[in-house]
Amino acid sequence: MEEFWHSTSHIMASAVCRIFGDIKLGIGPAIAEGFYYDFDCKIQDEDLPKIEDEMRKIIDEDQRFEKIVMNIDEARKFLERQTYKLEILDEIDDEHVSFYKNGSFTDLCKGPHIERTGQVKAFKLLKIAGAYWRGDEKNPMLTRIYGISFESKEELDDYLKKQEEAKKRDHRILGPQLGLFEIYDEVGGGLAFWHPKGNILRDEIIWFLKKEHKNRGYFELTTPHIGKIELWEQSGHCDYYRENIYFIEKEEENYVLKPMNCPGHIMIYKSKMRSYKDLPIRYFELGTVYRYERSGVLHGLLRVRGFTQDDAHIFCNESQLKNEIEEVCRFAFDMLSRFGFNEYEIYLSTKPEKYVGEDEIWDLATDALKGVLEEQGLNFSIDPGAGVFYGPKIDIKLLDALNRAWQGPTIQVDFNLPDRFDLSYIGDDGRKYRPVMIHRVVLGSLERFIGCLVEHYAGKFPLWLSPTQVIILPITDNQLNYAKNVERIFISEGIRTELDSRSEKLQRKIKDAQELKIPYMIIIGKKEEEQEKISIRHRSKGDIGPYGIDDFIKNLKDEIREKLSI
RNA sequence: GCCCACAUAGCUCAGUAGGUUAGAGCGCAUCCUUGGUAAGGAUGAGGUCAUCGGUUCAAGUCCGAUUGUGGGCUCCA
Repeated sequence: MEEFWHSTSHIMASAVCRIFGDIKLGIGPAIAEGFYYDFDCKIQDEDLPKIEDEMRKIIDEDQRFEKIVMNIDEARKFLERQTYKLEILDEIDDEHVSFYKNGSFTDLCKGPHIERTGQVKAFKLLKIAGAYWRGDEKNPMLTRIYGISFESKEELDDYLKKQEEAKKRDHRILGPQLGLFEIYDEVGGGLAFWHPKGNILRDEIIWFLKKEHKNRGYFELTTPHIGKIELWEQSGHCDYYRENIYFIEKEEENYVLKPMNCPGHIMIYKSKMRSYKDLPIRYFELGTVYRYERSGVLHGLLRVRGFTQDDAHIFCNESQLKNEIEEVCRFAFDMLSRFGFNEYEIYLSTKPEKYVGEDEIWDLATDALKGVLEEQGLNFSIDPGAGVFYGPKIDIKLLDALNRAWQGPTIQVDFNLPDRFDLSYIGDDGRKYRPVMIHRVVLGSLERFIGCLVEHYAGKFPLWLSPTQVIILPITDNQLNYAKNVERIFISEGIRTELDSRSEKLQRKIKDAQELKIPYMIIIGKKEEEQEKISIRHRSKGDIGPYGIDDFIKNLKDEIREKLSI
């Protein structure tokens, strides 16, 4: 598809040039889904239909894509007024470069292309956006037009329909609809309020996390949300992370709202002498942190300003490092699969421009992480320069409904904070040694994770996570007493149960329960009451017939215990 | 923060080309209905049209600023 999409971007660029004249061009590549082209020209939404019309003409003209080869000097002359193209040309280390020509439009391009413009049978320009030249905010902003194209109209319709479907899974719509959470402008962007049902979901996840951490030898901590600025100066955050920190001043004392949990855990580590026999020490905290994020980047629960991390810090010695990383990796992948996530992207992030510590130490840590990924046979990409200022890391990114990647689990090696805080343990020879730290989260932030989870399940959570697990739907008011009895039994068995006692028809109650994506509906009519049974309807399987109350409760408990996704 | 777009009832949206008391559906309240697997009916409450300023005899509608939201870009320990 790449060739096809890239060719469509040339068609779009030629249409834009026909309409707006001799404008400067940026780049116009194919992307994962579709293509874009950047123009140094003010183009607005209302221009898109005009451009589409012009593209249609070019397609109807069925122009041939011709390859033209020029030597560098000819190319430079040809691109005289295309300053952005000249920049690209300067980086090409070859005597000849290729151009592609369709109609009167000729563009520096290594190709390849499809044969003729007429092959593009269906296309749509999707959105218009600003994009800095070369992705650098110091450069001018160009106008980027995104589009998609196919060889048939059916494929295009299919694509557009899928996008529409995906939007219905958007956690920002489903979240408030299902009573999970809300973000109030009046309070501030990026600050989530958990409503009762969302809090149940959150609580289930927290309970599960705590149990899993205890099983793996972690000690749980709780640390304050604010602390003196000096702590953050010592950690280096004030230097390397300043623009994201919220500062608080009171009676001439300077405090910060904690943007990270690590210094807190370090305080506890430092509180007494540690022996090599104590290591590794694993401290875990559901730590709520606040970070200022630029207004344009906030996105529902997926990018917020206040969030709770399932954060842990492991203090160990260098010989334990590899094993600890392995354990953490296993832990993270295990947790993801327990929540039904099987598709994610893995990155190894290396040394950034701003960093602390020695180069050899960075190499050592990077190699340790890489070694674990390779030994576990995981597919990963290197993300150069994306490490934290204190160390390299493994990032695992989860995908949302529109396939955008969001960082979830991350494992970071840190040889630097132990230095800054002068951490030590006593070795078997009685001498002092410096421990190594691993920072890691296995779900990431609860907010982001739940945002992804909502989209992943499209709101249809497995039973164990469903805020309401069963809803009782009496067919007439005459069954209300029996329904209330059934409700009492379910609640006393620890099943999250609701009763729809409205004087509505059954169909209506089913529709509403279905929209709330409640896993099981218990239907009670005259028949059920007489036989002391209940009839069950599952949100996806439909009517699954009558059950004895005890039998059904046993089934529910099994399904909850197994954490099944049905 | 930058580019583009958007902002009307709790929610989803109509509002013609500026012209009296701004509409609908859902939801909510009250009443009627007691119906067997995805919407039963009636009545009613609810809006200083995001905010501020301007143009005009007249602004939800036109212009500007601000705030917020959306999609991108940049950023993201």
